[in-house]
Amino acid sequence: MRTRDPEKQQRIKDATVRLILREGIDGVSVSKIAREAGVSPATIYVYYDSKEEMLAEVFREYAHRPYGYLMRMLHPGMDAGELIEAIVRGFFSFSREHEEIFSFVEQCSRCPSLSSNAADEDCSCDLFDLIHAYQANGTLRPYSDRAIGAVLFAPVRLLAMDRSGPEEESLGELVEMLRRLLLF
Amino acid sequence: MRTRDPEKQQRIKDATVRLILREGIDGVSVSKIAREAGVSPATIYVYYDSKEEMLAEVFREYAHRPYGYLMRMLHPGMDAGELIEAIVRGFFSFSREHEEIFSFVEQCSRCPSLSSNAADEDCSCDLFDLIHAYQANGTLRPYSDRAIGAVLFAPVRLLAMDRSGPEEESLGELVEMLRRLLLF
Amino acid sequence: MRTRDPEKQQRIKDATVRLILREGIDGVSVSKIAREAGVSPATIYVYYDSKEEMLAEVFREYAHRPYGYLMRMLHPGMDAGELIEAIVRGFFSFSREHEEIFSFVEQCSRCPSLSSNAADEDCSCDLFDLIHAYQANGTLRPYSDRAIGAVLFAPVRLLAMDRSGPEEESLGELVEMLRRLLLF
Amino acid sequence: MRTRDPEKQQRIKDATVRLILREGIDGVSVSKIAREAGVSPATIYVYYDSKEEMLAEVFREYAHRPYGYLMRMLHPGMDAGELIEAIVRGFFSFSREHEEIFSFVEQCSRCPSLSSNAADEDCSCDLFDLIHAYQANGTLRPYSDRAIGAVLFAPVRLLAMDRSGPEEESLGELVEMLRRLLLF
DNA sequence: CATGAATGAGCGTTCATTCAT
DNA sequence: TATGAATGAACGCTCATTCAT
Repeated sequence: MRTRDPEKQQRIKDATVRLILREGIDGVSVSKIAREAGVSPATIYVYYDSKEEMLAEVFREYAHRPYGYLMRMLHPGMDAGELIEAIVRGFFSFSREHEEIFSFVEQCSRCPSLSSNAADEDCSCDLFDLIHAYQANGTLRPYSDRAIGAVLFAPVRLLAMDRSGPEEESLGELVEMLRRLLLF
Repeated sequence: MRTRDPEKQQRIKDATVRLILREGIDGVSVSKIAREAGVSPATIYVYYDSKEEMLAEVFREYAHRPYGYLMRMLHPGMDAGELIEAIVRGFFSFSREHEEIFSFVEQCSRCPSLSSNAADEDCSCDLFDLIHAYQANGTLRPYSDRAIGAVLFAPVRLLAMDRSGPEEESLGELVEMLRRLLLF
Repeated sequence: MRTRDPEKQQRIKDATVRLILREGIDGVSVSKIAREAGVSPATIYVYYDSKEEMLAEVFREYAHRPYGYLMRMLHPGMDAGELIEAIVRGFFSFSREHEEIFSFVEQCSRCPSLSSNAADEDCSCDLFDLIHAYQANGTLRPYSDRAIGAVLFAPVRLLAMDRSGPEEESLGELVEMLRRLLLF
Repeated sequence: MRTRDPEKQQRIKDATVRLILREGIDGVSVSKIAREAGVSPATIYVYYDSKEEMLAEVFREYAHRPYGYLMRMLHPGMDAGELIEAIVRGFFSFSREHEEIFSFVEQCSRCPSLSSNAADEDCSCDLFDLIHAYQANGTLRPYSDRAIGAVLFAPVRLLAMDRSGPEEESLGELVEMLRRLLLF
């Protein structure tokens, strides 16, 4: 008996994410994903019970990717201002370097059928541990996690989506704003 | 010759928006909309050329609703701090009072097939005229429209979507933050 | 009370015939015909009870057009050989000058739903009266009407449909053959 | 993995051809064909990419059937007169024995959407090789292929379609005519 | 495990026709 | 008479899923 082929499953995930960037969440179908992944539609059902479960699982896996990416850009020696800049710029560059994942997560997190969208926040706990440390040593203002998350991620996400206009300036401006807002 | 029934067209729009709240953009179909609106599927094609054109048209019409709603909550006598609070709280209460429209606009603006999402910003020009006035008289900091739009709307939008946790506190906190950020 | 507008009915017939040349009998629809004719779909039902009846009626009217065209090209002074040539060449040039009618009749006469295809022969009675006269005076061989009709019309119809290759030569050759076959 | 079932594909082809005899080219639909063939509409798309491609492919396959049938009725020892009789009577009896195929080919070859109607003639090349042989040994008049094809097939096709009247006599008469016309 | 075949249900759309004006 | 609105039914086709190999 052969065992599940992880490389094949990866191809399926990649195809899903790629396809949603190209055609939108309302344009994907199991057969299209299968074709894109180079497998048979039936194969997908070896790895997942249904299309919905599959999307949910892929979403669950990819939703926290931006945070993992972000964490790798941060290091303990940073001061609070550098932290903010790293988060904002890191999040933005993730959206450019991993366009398919960014678009996939954006679309799925608005989709009612993938209701477990709490995942979005779950995965950012490491990041918030870090933030709490800066708050504890008095270099970052003690706003709630929810509020900090909102101002730190939502605006840059909007900037990342709107591809018209000068990105660099806006990004710099946003960093300035968040510094003023969050630093003492 | 019968004449086109605006009330019927309105029922179609309402059904569309309601259905997208319930089933998501990937769960709507022309026949579902027709059933929800109490008309024949064919009738929809009396008013629109295709499903896609219809979604785009309804989107175009509803996308600026939040801003219209907002404008009605503002009045000239407000100081800059009141303005910010009114915008944040107004935007949030729109999302609660018009849940279907809010969800519809959120989902459509992420959907690649409805590409004319520039409309989103177009309609907020009146609001920015107002903001410019406050910037001119030196009570609002002179950040760019793009940056102000990002910090003013994106975070509250995120809060509106996440229905877990204490909304009132977060909202108040957000208002405080934006005051500190944007006022002199 | 206005009366039926013959000009409008004619536009409907023309549109039908034109459309069948362009899209084939399986590609016509009442609304397409209406659009082509510049009237409302409902108007067509003022003049005809159903699509099928309409096609049948238009077919009935156009089916004998080639023979009327032909009759106008013949005159009493012709000898039998000239008669044959006039018929063959006349039929062919009708197919070129009235391409839509020719195509319409060709397609309808093969269509089982327009069963009254006897009309095809009915209308050629004048022509056969003429042929009988030539047979009576011994310049045309006394074959049966059915056989003469078959060899006189079917081959040239085939030539008219096949638009590849040298038409003029084939036509001349066919005239020669039919002369040898039918003249004494 | 299940493998494609040729018997099932054959049932689809048969159903198509049978249905066109009954309802005409403008009366066939994918679901009717599927019902007639005893398969699901979706199954048809396992074997063909579209309805149009399917009709074209079935047409391509059946168009030369009459010629194959004919070829089997001819044998080298025949003299030219027997050849002509065999062709005429063979073609006619094909139209009676394979009514659906005959009707199908007749209707499809008039249909503009199935434009590759050159196939009709392509397949008769073996037959023309034979005819050339008789022309070479001086027992058949040296008319062009196109002209011979026209007088040999078109009239009998017309006779086959017109089911009123005495077929046997007309057929015999036609054989006599073509003998006189084509033999030396 | 992996597959292409097979399918009923549903898709977006157009049909022939009727209705109300 | 003439019309655009309205429609249930059907269109060609694709869907998510299961079956048989």
